[in-house]
Parts: sequence; structure tokens; C-alpha cells
Amino acid sequence: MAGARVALQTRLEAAFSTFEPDADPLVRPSAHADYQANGALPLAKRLGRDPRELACEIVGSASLDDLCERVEVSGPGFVNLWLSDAFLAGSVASMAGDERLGVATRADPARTVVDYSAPNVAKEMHVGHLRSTIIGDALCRVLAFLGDEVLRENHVGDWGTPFGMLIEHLLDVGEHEAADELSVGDLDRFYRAARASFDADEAFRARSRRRVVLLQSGDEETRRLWRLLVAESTRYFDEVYAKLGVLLTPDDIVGESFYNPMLQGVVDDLDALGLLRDSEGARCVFPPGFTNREGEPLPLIVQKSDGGFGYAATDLACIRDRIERLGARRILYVVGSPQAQHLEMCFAVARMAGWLPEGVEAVHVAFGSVLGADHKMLRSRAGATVKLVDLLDEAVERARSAIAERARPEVLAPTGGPGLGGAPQAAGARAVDAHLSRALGIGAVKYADLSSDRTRDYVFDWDRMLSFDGNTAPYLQYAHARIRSVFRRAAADGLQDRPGGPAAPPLLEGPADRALALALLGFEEAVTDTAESCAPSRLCAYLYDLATTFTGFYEKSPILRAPSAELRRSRLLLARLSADVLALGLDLLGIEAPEEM
RNA sequence: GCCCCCGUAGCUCAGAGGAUAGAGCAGCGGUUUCCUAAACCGCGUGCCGCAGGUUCGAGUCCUGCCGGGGGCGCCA
Repeated sequence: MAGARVALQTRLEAAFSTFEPDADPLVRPSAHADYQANGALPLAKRLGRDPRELACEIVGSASLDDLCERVEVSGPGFVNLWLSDAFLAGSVASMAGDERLGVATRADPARTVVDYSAPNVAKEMHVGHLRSTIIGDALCRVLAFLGDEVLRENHVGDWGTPFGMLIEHLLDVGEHEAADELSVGDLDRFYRAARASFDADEAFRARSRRRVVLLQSGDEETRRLWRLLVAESTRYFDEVYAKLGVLLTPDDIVGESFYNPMLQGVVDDLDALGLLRDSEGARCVFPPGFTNREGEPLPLIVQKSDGGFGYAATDLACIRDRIERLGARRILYVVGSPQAQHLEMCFAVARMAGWLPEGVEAVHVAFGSVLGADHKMLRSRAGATVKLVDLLDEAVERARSAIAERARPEVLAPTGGPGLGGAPQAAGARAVDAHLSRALGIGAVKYADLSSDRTRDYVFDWDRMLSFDGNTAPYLQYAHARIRSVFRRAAADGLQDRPGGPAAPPLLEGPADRALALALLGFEEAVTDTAESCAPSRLCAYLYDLATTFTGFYEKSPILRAPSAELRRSRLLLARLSADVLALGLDLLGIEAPEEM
């Protein structure tokens, strides 16, 4: 089944094509009708016809009778379309009878690599990793739901010159002590201490440089120490991912070290293709169209003047590997916008080398920075970068206290009472279900990130994201929980909302019921649109619109107290489907939808 | 200096070349014998940064400027 807009578009395309092949009817949601088609105006211009007259002819030749109850040409040549209740109700019924809620899988699923998160070994995860992780994870879920074969790739920074320093520091601290420190998650302290030794101590610097050489040359003991750093960090990342509730697992990690053996081949092959040039001792490719501050061609440095490989070499090896070995047809890089030029250059060079062939897409899914209330890059009060775990813990804590302040008694966990081994509670504090706090707090952080246009910077604001009003996770979660509560009540009253077999169409009496049906039918397009634009904010906007439309329905159309049994059944169907769409939509964003709040 | 992104209500943000530019917050006022009031309803706002251009039609596309952010050779 297709969404309502797509159905109208398809029918009108047939009518338009008799006047001009491939003319686009431009069907859009409308304030003046259910939908409007704007395509007659530009077509009339092209054909040199009177637009209103042409619109009337098109409407006359279009077969819309089974979809629309009313079609009207308006103004200079807009075509206003009102769906028939029969079509609306039938579409809702078939959506309700479908496990995928009417969202078809793609006709041409693509093997898609999603490169996201990318923390660094032995370094703290900070808010910069937050956006990549959240956005990338939502895209993975949406694409997988649409049937794409999604390969999650966590391009962890686990290689390079800093590892000489880190390993030497590891030895200074002692392996076991260092492992403890790393697993506790105080990675900044570890890294800073290593850095401090490196900056202050000439002997340490010399050791570090020797250690890098040992690491590169495959010295077994050095490799063992390196693996120790990687393993402890991986465990730490995994804890953060569990806290965040994202799909990433240790199996998704393909660190920079993985590409190390391929780097010489990248350089050699670029050389053989005649793309390499020496510049100030470095070996570079100069893709056309990129210039530096003097207006001279800008190099992509693949091999540094000291013989080491630059990160560009790794990124090129990576693109190559993803296409040749993994068979990717699409690669999404969920990486901050500052890296736009670097990625564009890598893509350009990969195309020049033939590694990124026609028909394979490499996309920079760029995102802006997280800003504090002062509109500057988000920092802690002390001015340091904000640790991601601290931020997540604060989110859960803030959600917990918001719930304790306002929640109804039944969602508060039973208090264990003193002396039962639980932590003593502050005076007046009420115990709150930990899972609910987590669902709300983490959901709020994720939704705040996903709901705004990812290319823009966004202002991080606890009060706004945790508000139960406006375009927030708690609002959507509440809308969902409230619907579920209707069904708990229905069950308690012995009402069965879902008889076996396919659902009978709803009745759609009254504007609120009808508006809800119309909103529900927009789900498929919201999902496909999100996938196509790699913009989770589209799905957020849809879900918020659905939730507000449902709320209008909830206020105006009594469900359990509907005047007739038939109307009650109809409204239960609409309510059930609304809750299911909200839950599935939130799930595609990686956000939990608690049954009760 | 060059390149990229962004400028929409007091604030945070939506806006698919289409009709009268929309939400939420904040402010004021209302709604609970009623399925979750963590909700809902009502009330006001706009030189869509500025100036040109393309178009039947521009917040949306193009050019220039102004303002903010970022990038611009061996860090990733």
C-alpha cells in the first residue's frame, strides 16, 4: 500500500502525461483541502495555455473517483483534492492490519555502510560524539526498516603517533593500575597525564617515538600493550552505548588500524595512476576545484614528508575497502560539518582513482555543533569539554526528579523502606521507576538532537528538551502512554478492541476522527522521506504532528464512552494505530516508548 | 584573502518554487462531576539579514553585500 499523497500523485501523473510526458503534478498537503496539486501552473506556462482551463481539463481526464470525494480547481489553477472517507477508512484499515503499518520495503534495497560515532581509544567520549552516534543510529534503524542491508561501521581512532605516548604512559602507571583507570572511565586523566609526560620529559618523548616505531613494525609485546588499551576502551564505549541505547556493538568496530596494511597499496596505486605529485616533500593528489588561501591547488596529502601516512590515506583505503570488500552501494559518513572539505576531497580523489565508481554513492551526512546557553560550543562550568557519560547521567537524573515532582503515585516504584539495603533516600524524595527515568532522560537528549535540522548548530537546553510541551520526546512518550492507558482501561472493562481477522474500516464521523486518519496515512512517506534526505528531523516533525492531531481527537472524540459500540470500535482502531505508529516511529529514532507514565 | 554552512516572532525552531509564512516556549486568561491536567482551549506578534535578479508566483533558486560560525599541507 502507498500513502495517500503517493496514490494521488500516481493517478495525476497519468492525467498530466497525456498533456506532456513526465509532467509532475506536484501534489502537496494543503491548508485549503486535504491535498493540492500545483503542477498545472508550470505546465500551462510550458504549453502556452491558460492555466485554469488546463487544470480543468486535467481534472476532467483524471481518474480520481475512488480516491476523492471532491476535486476542485481553485485560484489561478490549483487543484484542490479531498479524499473520500471510504478511501481514507479503507487505507487506515489495511494499515492497521499490517505489521509494518503500511510501510513497504524498498523495491531496490541497497547495501549501505553507515559510518558513525568514531570515538578515540584512550580518550573520553564527549558531546561531539553524541550527535554522530545518535543521528547515525537513527539512520541505521530507518534504513534497515526499509529493507536496506545496513553495515554499521564504527571507525574508531585506534592508531597513530599518540599511541607511542599512551603505551609508554601505560607502562609507567603499571598495566593493572592503568586497566583499572581505563575501565572506570577516567580516560581524560589518563590521556592528559600521558600528554603531560610527553610535553615535559625529553626521555619520555624519545621512548614514545621508539614505541611508535615498534608498534608499526609489529613488535609482539608492543602490540599486546596496544591491544590492552583498545580492549579497555572498547569495553568503555560499550558501556556508553548501552547507556545511550544504540545498536553499536564491539563487532561494528573497524578501527583505523585495520586499514594500516592497505596504505602502501593506496599510495602505490595512486602513483601508478599518475595522480601523485610531490609537494614540499609530501606525496599529494590535487583534485580539481579545491584551492588554498593563496588560490593555489589544494593537496590531499596521502604520504607525509617523513614517510608516514596521513589520515587521507586511511580514509581512501577505507572507501576502497567498503566498496571492494563489503560491496557497499552507498556510504554515509555521519561526521561533523567542519570535515566537509576533507571528505569532499577524499571522495573526489576516490572517483579519480576509479575506486568510487558511478552508481556508488558517498554522502557526507554533516551536522552542526552542540552549543551551550551562551551560543558557544558546549562546555562544562569549569570550561572543559563535557563528558558524554556525565551528560547522560544528568539527563536521567533530571528526568527522575521531574517525574518525582509531577508523576501520579502509581508510576512511582514501591519504596523499599529503610534497612533493606537500598540507598537511603533524601527526605521527601519518592522512589521513581529507574527504567522510566532512563527512557525519558535519554529519549529527551536523543530527540532534542534528532528533531532539529542536523546541518545547523543547536542549543542544548535541559528545560526545553525535558518539557512535556512542544516538540519533545516526553510529549510524544506521554501521548503514547496515554493511548495505552485507554486500552488498559478497556481491558479492565472487558472490552476487546481487536477482534481477530482484518480490521473493519473506521467510521470517520466528525473532523477530529477524519483528521487523525489522514495524519496516520502520512507515516510511510515520513519514513521514506527521512531515509532519502538522511534527516531524522522529518520523522520527528511527522510524529509531533501526529501526536498533536491525536490529542485533538482525544479531546473531542470520546473513545470508550463513544455513543455507539460501532463508533467505539472505530475509535479504538484509530487510537490503537496512533499508538503503534508513535511507538514504531520513536523506535526508528532509537527512543523508547514506555507503556505507562 | 578564498571556500563551506547558517541569518524566519522577544527566545528555541518548522517551513516540498505555490494561495493569508507556522509551531512550541515565555506572557495573559480559561478548562478536571469526563478514557492520564505530565494535557487541552483562547489572546499577540514578523522590513523571512540587506539589495538586485530569474519566475505567472521567491522565506525557498541565482548574484552581490552585511552579520555569525567553521575550514583552508603533512593532527584525525
